[in-house]
Amino acid sequence: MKRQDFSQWPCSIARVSDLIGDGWSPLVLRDIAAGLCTFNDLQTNLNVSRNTLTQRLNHLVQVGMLRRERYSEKPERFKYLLTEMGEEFVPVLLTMATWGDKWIFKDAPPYKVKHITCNASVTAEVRCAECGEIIKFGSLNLGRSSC
Amino acid sequence: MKRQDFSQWPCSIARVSDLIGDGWSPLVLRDIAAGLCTFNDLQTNLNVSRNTLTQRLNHLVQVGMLRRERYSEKPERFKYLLTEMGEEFVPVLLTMATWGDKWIFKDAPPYKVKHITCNASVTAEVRCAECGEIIKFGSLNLGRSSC
DNA sequence: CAATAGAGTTCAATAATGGAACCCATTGGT
DNA sequence: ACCAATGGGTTCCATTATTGAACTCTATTG
Repeated sequence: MKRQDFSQWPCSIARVSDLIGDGWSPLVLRDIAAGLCTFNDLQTNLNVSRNTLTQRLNHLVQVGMLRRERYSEKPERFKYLLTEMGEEFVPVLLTMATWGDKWIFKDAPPYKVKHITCNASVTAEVRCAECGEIIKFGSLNLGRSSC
Repeated sequence: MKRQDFSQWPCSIARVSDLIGDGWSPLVLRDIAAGLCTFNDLQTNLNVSRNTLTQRLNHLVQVGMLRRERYSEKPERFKYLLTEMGEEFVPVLLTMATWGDKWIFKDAPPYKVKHITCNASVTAEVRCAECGEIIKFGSLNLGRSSC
């Protein structure tokens, strides 16, 4: 009667769900990407129970998205940073944010991320690496279709 | 002591977390996108408890990502379909899948989605809508940085 | 020498999940 | 006519997970 384990499913979406398929993980990653990095900063910013935060951080470290680094020896102090795996997940978060801006906030999207390269607020587009087209649901073949 | 409610947070990632921030919702959406649409098909394919599936489906319908359509009158039968909001979330799922293919499956990525337009297996790229560049963590300004 | 800060633990009380069994209206088979 | 099967859920109970508050421990500061 344990919580279902997706970590062995032969599907990347299931495996990703296994890593960040809970309410807090995406927010923890967002905060760390934004530069919050200590346990207490994360805890107060997210207002998550310290208990749960501990578990999420440990899990994300364990799966390789974060690393825990000691930044002070004498009073032992740590910070959490994104690994390369974690950094590459940030664009995925941005596609979520862009989708949310459109479908949840509609006319009043909240704070924005800046693209340093072009100095614009980021709107993320999902394109096919092969042909460069914007990916739309209608142009995909996702497998069996029974209806 | 209720589970935290992200639905009013001023952040799209939090709001999205509120909609699909659990283990099952992304998989339900994936299956429906792939053409599975009845309660029983979803239940047996995902091996989720019917209980939980009912809640997920109701929630996704309620927030507008799915709609429940009657396809038979006499024996009342229903199917679940993506709304436009739901369809536009599919590319977000694909960015997750592409990331998962790279970082979780590494050398042996699982089944693939076809891009009808170019006939390739989809590899999703996240680009800035403004300048067209591929978005990389290093070229983003995500807000306060304290470390 | 007491107060604070960082980084967690521990504990008890609520929620959420998982499994299995049950319901109800039709159909299909014998 | 009777019985099982199908689709689409409910209900109930046993486990897990999450929450909030309080508590540790070490080290630094006033």
